[in-house]
Amino acid sequence: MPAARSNVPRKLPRQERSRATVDTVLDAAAHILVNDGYEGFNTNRVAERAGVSIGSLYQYFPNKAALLTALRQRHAQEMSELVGARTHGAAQASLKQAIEQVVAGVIEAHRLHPRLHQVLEQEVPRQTQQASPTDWEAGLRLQLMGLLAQHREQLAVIDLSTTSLVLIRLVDALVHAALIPDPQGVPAAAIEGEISTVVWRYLTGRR
Amino acid sequence: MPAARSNVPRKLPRQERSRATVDTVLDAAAHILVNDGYEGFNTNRVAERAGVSIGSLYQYFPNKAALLTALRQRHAQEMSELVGARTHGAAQASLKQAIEQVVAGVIEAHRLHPRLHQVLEQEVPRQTQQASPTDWEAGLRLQLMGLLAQHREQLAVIDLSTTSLVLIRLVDALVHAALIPDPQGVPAAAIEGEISTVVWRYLTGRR
Amino acid sequence: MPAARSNVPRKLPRQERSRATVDTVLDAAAHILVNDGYEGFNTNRVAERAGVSIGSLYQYFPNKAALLTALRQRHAQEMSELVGARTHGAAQASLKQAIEQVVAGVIEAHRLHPRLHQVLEQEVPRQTQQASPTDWEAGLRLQLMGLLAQHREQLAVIDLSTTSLVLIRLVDALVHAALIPDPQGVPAAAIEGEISTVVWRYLTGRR
Amino acid sequence: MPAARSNVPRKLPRQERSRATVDTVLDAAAHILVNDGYEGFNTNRVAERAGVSIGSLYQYFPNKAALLTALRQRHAQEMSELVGARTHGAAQASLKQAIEQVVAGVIEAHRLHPRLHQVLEQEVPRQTQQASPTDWEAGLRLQLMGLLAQHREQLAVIDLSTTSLVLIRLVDALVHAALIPDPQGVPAAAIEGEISTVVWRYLTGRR
DNA sequence: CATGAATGAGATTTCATTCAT
DNA sequence: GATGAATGAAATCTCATTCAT
Repeated sequence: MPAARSNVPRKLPRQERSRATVDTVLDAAAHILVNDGYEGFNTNRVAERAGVSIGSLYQYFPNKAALLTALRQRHAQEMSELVGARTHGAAQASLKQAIEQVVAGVIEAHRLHPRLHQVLEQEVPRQTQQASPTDWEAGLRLQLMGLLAQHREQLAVIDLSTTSLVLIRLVDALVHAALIPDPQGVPAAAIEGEISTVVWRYLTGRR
Repeated sequence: MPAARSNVPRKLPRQERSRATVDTVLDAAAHILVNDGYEGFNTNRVAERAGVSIGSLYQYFPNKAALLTALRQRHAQEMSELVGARTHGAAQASLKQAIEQVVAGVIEAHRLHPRLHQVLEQEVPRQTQQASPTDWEAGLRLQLMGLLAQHREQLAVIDLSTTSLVLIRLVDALVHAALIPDPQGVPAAAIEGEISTVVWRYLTGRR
Repeated sequence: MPAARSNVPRKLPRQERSRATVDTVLDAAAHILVNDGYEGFNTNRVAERAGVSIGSLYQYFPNKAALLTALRQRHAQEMSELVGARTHGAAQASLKQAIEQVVAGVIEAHRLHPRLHQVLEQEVPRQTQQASPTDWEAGLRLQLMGLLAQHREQLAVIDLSTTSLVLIRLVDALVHAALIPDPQGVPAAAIEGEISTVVWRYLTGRR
Repeated sequence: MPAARSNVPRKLPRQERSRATVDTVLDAAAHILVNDGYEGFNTNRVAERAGVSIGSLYQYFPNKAALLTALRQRHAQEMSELVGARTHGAAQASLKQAIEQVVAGVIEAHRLHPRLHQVLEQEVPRQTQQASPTDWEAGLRLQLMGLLAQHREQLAVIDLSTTSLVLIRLVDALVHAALIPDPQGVPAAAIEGEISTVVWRYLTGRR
């Protein structure tokens, strides 16, 4: 009788009590991912850490994947909101300032829960092959295209769609590189400082 | 029951036969990762596909992680060799040509076993936190620093150590982006074409 | 929080409302058994489908078995009543006619809710070993003995008690055989048509 | 990675040892069904009773259903062989004798493992809706048609295909009725004695 | 009485690894 | 060395039932 395995949360919490349970469970899940990585993550431990019975966990998340999906969504939401807030003024700024604001925003967003972000991004297997549209970057990419269009005349690039994709992947990769200690000892700050430079030069072809 | 008579030499050179078994097992492991992803990967299946008993597999690889590590190493080796071969002449070339050669080499290396690369990179959990020194990029980074030093006077960057790290991460991220179909439809070729541009502009601050 | 004002009479006749709830729950239970079989049957789903809280369900049925027993009783009652109605005139008829009426009645009773009957009979585990006295056949068997006694002189059988049991089991088995598609393709109608013949010949020893 | 759920035994036992394991497990399964019914049946208990680890059980039976299917097959095989042996001479006998031999054979077959038979038949849910072709009756039905054809001229029935189905269901139902204690006290022997009579009269229309 | 959140024993199944042959 | 039968800890998930609100 199992309906097709789905990731939708099973039950919308109606009472106050149950909304609290959902959050508690998500917090526990995050805590375990952060401390033990995905290898230490299982539904029993999550429930135990949340101080909730395993049955309660399954009341709200029909399976393990749904729990992870919900956690990803909550995290993506947080990051998006922060980036959104930081880049609010970018529309009025010069291109250079806009770049610096956006890059700073993305860096700051990654500093919210760096380890959780890393685990979700690198260890937790994605259920579907391609990234889901709810990923935190989806919205950013649109914003970015708008921003680029505003400064069209300064740009040395041709297709804004390609450019925005390149920028997103590039900035994300470099921010992540800054999160991981480099075996050769390059400090995180050095990498972060370079990001705006890379972006500016790519976009304008100038120093 | 008398031991079955066989025509094959009773004692093949020991290391020869071992090497053959190891390769067979690694091939089977790769095949399963490529076709079923990490979720379909387990030691029993690998042994079965390799036509080897599970006991034999454990003769050569003390545990599952060792098997995956060996596979990663072999794959990194292959990629390194190809990049090395393609960038052999880069030392004599102009900076622009050198960039184009290296980028083309990296792209080509990723085309060797794209799906295996993707699975090893994104699905298979790493045992240690930081990237291991055997990763395919380690050698490339050294090469890169040498190459940059040769064209020092044309560069608009300051610290070559930082720069080489940034370049490695940046190129790798963009090559990977080209491997994954973009939801907004930007074609792989467009991304690949942009990589050299990004690198050139970042390094020189010129168009 | 003030109790919500409602227009419905605060106190419906207690038994009325109870009866309605009980029926709603039984309907839901039947619906689930019919559509998903016993494997899809659980108390939570029944309550949900009935639009009743799980707590309320347990007000009326102390456990799962009680729910199934009640459903069986209701179903048996329905079948019995229909058979009773159809065989009302059998007492005045000839033996041959009586047989035909009873057999037709039993067939018709099985056509009321064939799938529910099948599931209750074949999938739902019985709590006790022997058939319960509430089964629909209990009454029929008594009726039958009376009927046979009326035509005693035509009968080629010895013990009416044995005969009535044999007849009940026999007719039931053949009616059920007609409900299940035959792998060799014998149509249901052919089987049904044969039932009266079997009974008549058994009882009388004549064609 | 799960291949479509199937009931085929997972692995053909090659070594002596493993064939023994399979049998031990089936014996344990039968024992539990006989003593505790299907409600007491679970794979852990079966493995425990068999003195085998749960892992070993799953080496040979990919899931619970496969275990039950194998048990059913083994049981059907046993019954078929016994009926076959007992009805071997039926071909040479008169119709009356043949009927008595077959009926006696069927009764005897049910006496092999009556409780196991009952549980398999009534409690264990079937995975598919219709009876599987491996059921013990499939072969018997063919035999029966042959037998009937031999005595065609004595028969008062029309279509042998229908007749054989009716007979199988009828005999089976009555044999089962004899297995279950009757609440009204009709003894098993009385029922068994009546079976041949029912069959003879149905087939010939004579006493 | 009704609600529905919470419980948790228990069932199925997997798979890395061992070790007797 | 090679084999493959056996192991069993551990993970996911279900569902009958309880009880605080």
